[in-house]
Amino acid sequence: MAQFKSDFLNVLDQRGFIHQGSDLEGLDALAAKEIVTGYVGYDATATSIHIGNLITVTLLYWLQETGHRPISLMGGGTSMVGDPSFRDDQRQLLSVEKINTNIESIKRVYSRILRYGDGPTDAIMVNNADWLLKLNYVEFLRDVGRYFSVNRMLSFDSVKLRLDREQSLSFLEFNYMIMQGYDFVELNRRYGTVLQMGGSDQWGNIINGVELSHRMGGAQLYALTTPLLTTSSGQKMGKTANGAVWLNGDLFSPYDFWQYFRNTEDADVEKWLKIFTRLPLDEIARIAALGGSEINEAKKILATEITAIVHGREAAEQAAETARAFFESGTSSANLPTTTIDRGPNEEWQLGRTTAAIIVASGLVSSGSEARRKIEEGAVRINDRLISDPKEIVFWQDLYEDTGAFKVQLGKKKVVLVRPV
RNA sequence: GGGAGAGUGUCCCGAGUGGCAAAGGGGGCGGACUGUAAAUCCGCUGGCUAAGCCUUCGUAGGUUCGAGUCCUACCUCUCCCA
Repeated sequence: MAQFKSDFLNVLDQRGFIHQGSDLEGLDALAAKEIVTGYVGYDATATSIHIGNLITVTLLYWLQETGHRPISLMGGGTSMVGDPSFRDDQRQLLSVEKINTNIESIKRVYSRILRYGDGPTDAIMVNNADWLLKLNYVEFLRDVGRYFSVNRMLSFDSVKLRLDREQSLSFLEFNYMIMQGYDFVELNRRYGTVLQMGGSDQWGNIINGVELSHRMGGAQLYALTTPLLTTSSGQKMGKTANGAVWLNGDLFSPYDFWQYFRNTEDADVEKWLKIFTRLPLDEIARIAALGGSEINEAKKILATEITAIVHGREAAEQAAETARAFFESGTSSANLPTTTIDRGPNEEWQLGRTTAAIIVASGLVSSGSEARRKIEEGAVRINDRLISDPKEIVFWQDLYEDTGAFKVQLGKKKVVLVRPV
């Protein structure tokens, strides 16, 4: 692709952030001569954002880093409606209280990555509930609704899935794209925002804002989307057995987070290094070129760098060290994820608990049946001993002395310390 | 308001019209091979005090020795007509 004039687009281009953009040349020219204010909107549907969102937060990081002003928009208003894009079912309606708690919880991650403040390129955080909840229905329809064509809205890919499956698309949800379009216009009025960015699934929603501004006689706005994160084998990124890879440590521990990236497929290492880390491109090129098993070194760097960005350098180093101890030295560190097991008041629990009970307590399986199955499959080790009987009693006196806990392993990679209380 | 259809193992898709813990995929998990990779092969994928018992096919009733399957009502959705 041709070289851009602005640092901003050059960085994004070289690192593989650009999937689609409206009038990239115009945006480039603008970014080359003045400070551009750009934003990304985030749902408040959970208490944390996940890996899929991290790519756009990083986008905001680079926006700021190249001399512009990022806005992180909390969807306090739009989350009341629920984005139907590429979903085949209706979202559950969230209460106002829930949305607000979610926003409070989500905020923490951003301040680690972006620099907030009052300066010209300091990031600001806004909530679209501030204007969306005050709208007057008829007024809004007349001022904004008149510019939306239902015919055109129905033609968007984002709602096709729903329509093709003959699933209901409620009028409530149908309004989501109108609200998001209006957000863009409103942010332009309030903060001179001219750029909205997001994942490729947001293209339709973003373009709606660009066109709305145009039709309302407002400023020229720009859209930019990032590629959808998929692994080379075609799977959606960020999903594990337990759900999404959350950025908040209480939902997904730094150790597990580090492990998630340590297990990156070979083919994805360079792509992830460019997108998620801040390492210089020439260094990325060097470590990504490592062949064969040496690529594992690159994966460790990748895991540590991303974990440092999200959880802090110290937590990242600790996760790396914990993993090194477990995988390379075979020792168990007290920093491994830990759960507890009740010693219990019962007489029969005086001496210990069954292997099955301990595995369940580790959280590695969700039921006694699953624990039995895993034992039969030869997948379980307690204190480094292969377990074959789910009814066998493990005695309290067999605790590992250094950690004061049982070391429970499921498979080759998952390990949890279970501490009696 | 009238007519025609749909809702299956709480990850998804999807067979099943009286004997069903319910075919087959995908995904996920475990094992083998490796490098904590990919690909490939094999196994597992409702719960429990476990050769037994309990719960599950939109919801609630009913028929039957026995219901995902038949009947009734209701809910949700889709399409056509008004």
